[in-house]
Amino acid sequence: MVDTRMTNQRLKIIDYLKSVKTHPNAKTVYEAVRKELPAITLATVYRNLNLLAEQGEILRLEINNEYRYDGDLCKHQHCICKECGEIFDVFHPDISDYALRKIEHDDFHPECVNIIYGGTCKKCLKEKRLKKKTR
Amino acid sequence: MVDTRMTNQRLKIIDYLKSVKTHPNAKTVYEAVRKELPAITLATVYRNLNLLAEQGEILRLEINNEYRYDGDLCKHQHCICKECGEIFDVFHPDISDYALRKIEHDDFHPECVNIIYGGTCKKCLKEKRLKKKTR
DNA sequence: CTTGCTGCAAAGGTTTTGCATTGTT
DNA sequence: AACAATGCAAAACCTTTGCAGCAAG
Repeated sequence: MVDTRMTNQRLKIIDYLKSVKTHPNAKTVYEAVRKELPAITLATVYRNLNLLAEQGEILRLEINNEYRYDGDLCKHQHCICKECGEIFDVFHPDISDYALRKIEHDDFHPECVNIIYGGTCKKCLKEKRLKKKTR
Repeated sequence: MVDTRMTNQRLKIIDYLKSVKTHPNAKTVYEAVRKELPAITLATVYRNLNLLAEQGEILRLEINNEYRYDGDLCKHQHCICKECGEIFDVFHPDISDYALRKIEHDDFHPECVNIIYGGTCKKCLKEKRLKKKTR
């Protein structure tokens, strides 16, 4: 691996991502870290997020046409509500294991699986039912 | 469902997506359809792709920070090479079935699963091996 | 002291939107 | 005749990049 240095900016970005259970985009990470490091820029946040994702220290998801970052490296899956865009974690390591085991062939060498469910969350389901009644 | 009309533009976009086995982005769809409909605009292509994806006539993937479209509705998975960015199809309906069966609970109502593998393709694996030897 | 990292500013690329006009139904 | 859809142009966003100065090792 190439030589990297630990800067205050990088440290705070990691700390933040490991401390939250959400899946923030770069802007949100920026706003959060800026509270402690007012001089940090969005560009620096992006550069660090890319680097950390490449090194496997964090996960980078692609949701709603933007990158979302996840500090949780435990094998898990994501649910995305098609109504409100919210992201939820699901922990079923066996699903990822099953998926990985199934595609062992020589045309492609898989390293990881990203499993993303599309559907409707509890809150939006309730709202949908309400709308039906009032119609 | 809301009232929609079948236009020449929409028809050609659907035809194109159903005829290819690749996963083009909007620009590529635009370039292809433009050969038959020279006056069509990128905006129209985007509007139609969004509408078709919402109606479930096509799939919309998020890969390499852009939307990719897939006219194949058969249950399948995607492999993305981290080296060259190429996308490959894999057909293992049982993986999607397994994944969907596993998360039946009331907090989230899943409609579909997107399973995306990250790894290295055959071609890039060969190139990697060559690089190692010449080092 | 070397060179990786940052801040700043600008650019690049994808996707969306407002509006007058056209074309489906 | 309604109104969904289009073309055109502009805007909105997210993300990357060049460069000079700073700082980690």
